[in-house]
Amino acid sequence: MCPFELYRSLPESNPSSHRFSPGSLSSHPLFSPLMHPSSASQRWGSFRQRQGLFPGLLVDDDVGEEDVFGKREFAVGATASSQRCPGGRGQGSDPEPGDWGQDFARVKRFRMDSAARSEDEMRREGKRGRKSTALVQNDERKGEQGNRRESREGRKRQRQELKLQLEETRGKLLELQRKVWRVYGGREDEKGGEEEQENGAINLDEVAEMFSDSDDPLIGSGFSPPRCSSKKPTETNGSAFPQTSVDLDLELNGDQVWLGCSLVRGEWESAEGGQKFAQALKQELANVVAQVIDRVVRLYAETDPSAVTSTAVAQETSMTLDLNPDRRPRPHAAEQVEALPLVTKSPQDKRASIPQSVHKDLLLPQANHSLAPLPQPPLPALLAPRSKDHFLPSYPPDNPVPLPLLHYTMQNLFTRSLSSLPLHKDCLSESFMDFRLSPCHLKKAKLMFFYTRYPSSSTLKTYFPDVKFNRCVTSQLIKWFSNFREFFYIQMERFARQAAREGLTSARERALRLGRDTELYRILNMHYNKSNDYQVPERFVEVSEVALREFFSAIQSGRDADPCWKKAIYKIICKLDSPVPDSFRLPGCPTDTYRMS
DNA sequence: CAGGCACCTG
DNA sequence: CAGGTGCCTG
Repeated sequence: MCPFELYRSLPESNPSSHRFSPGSLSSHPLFSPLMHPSSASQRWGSFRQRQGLFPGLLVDDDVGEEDVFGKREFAVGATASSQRCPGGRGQGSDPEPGDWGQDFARVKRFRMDSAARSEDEMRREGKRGRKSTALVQNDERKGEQGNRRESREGRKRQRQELKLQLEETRGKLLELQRKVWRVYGGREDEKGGEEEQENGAINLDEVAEMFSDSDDPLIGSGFSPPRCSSKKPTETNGSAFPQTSVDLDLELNGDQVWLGCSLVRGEWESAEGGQKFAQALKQELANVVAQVIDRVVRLYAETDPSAVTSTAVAQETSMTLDLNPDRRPRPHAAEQVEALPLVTKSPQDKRASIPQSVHKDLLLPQANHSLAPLPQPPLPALLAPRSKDHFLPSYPPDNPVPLPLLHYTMQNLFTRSLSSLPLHKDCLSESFMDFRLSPCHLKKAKLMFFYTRYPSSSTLKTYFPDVKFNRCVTSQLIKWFSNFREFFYIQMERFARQAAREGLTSARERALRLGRDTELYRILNMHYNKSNDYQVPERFVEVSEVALREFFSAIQSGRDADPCWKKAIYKIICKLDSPVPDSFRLPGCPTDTYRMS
């Protein structure tokens, strides 16, 4: 079972449903006038031209403002009236037909105010009294050419200001597009452009057309907005943000992005709008991703109705640890020289926000050795291809999406897919995981072997207070000591037979002594005290020598012919266990006071 | 060092 | 029957 399948199957998170499709363009009132293949480009071009934001394109300076901002305003507003937001968010379910017209009205107001300022100047010159703008225009039409020239010059100044504003706004827009580009990781869609269209993604050509109205006099004037690349994504140069073009095949839930961010139409054309744009984009991305994660988590919880096991919380803690960048990485190799103390996690570490049912039966891949070695790429690597393909984007470092949560979820999904294997649930618990990844406990167990060869389970529990014991952990620890004994007895038998081969009594006696300068001692020390940072207790040397001599005696007397000849020796050795120092009762690796001093 | 198995013991 | 142990194997 591929956990990622969920991202395809979830009805509400269906990536295609988040794409802009021609049929759903009306859901995206801000983008839609920019992207509608049949009308948006023309209307956008008309809009740009008529609203006066690009005054340099007004071929005829004498075009009446009433004509530009009055009569046509309604027409444009009526056009925009088809761009409704079905979700009923933000501006309401049925936005005013004149929403787009507000932008015209704003600009118109600005220009009217400017005209009024010109009027004030004229009034100061005593040329006329208090008059409305309409009267000013009316007077202009009456042929007062001097005033008209001033008015024209005033409008020129306004146009210059607007030009500057436009330049500034364009720069900010470009910056915003860069941000969008980065948010989407400079996505090079794995799918071809054709499939993009099939899925309802924005046709880049349409976007290009939108900005590149062939009959748009802006083109070539140096005032055209950033042009969208008409190239297919595969033709773009990797993730590099194009200098003046941008792919807008965003897979956003447009309703929420554009209607839930209190961004008024047309407002993005201002600097403040740009800031809002960026903020809204971040916020909505976070929300949408969080929703998808919640759905996936919920779906998993529903599909697995069994009760939450007691190990769930423990696993949760384990996962959280893995994902917390503030914590030291967990070594994978037991050969790590310096063991890391692994202390039982406090309840505060646990993330209560995650449904517990998700965490049961989870299995870290490395915990099951019967599995074929599964690659465990970094989680971003796991996410990246998916995010390119579907809904989840690649997250920049400053993305507000809580990455640990996401990683956590993905890790859960990933590991859960392995949990169908018949393993005891104890062995899936966090304590078992922690115990097996902890070289510290192994080291401690080996050092304990210097004192006790046959520790009881209760003894182990006493000396591993930082281990959450269950059946699996206990048997694991017991198994360790079984392996320690095995190695110990093998060496004893080996050196006993070697001594038995000695012809000379003196040499034999020498071989049966286990001084700290002997080969046998070196081997034992190397095995149980590899880092040699612990003083081998004298008692262990004595016990080892007893075992060596017992083996030698049995071999020498021929008792080794008995298949069970070792059992007698085991019986002797098991009685030679000595108390483990109290320092072993502390969590972590014991410190050697002898060597410390 | 771990897994699996058989065997023993309480 | 569960737990512990040893042996074999990888």
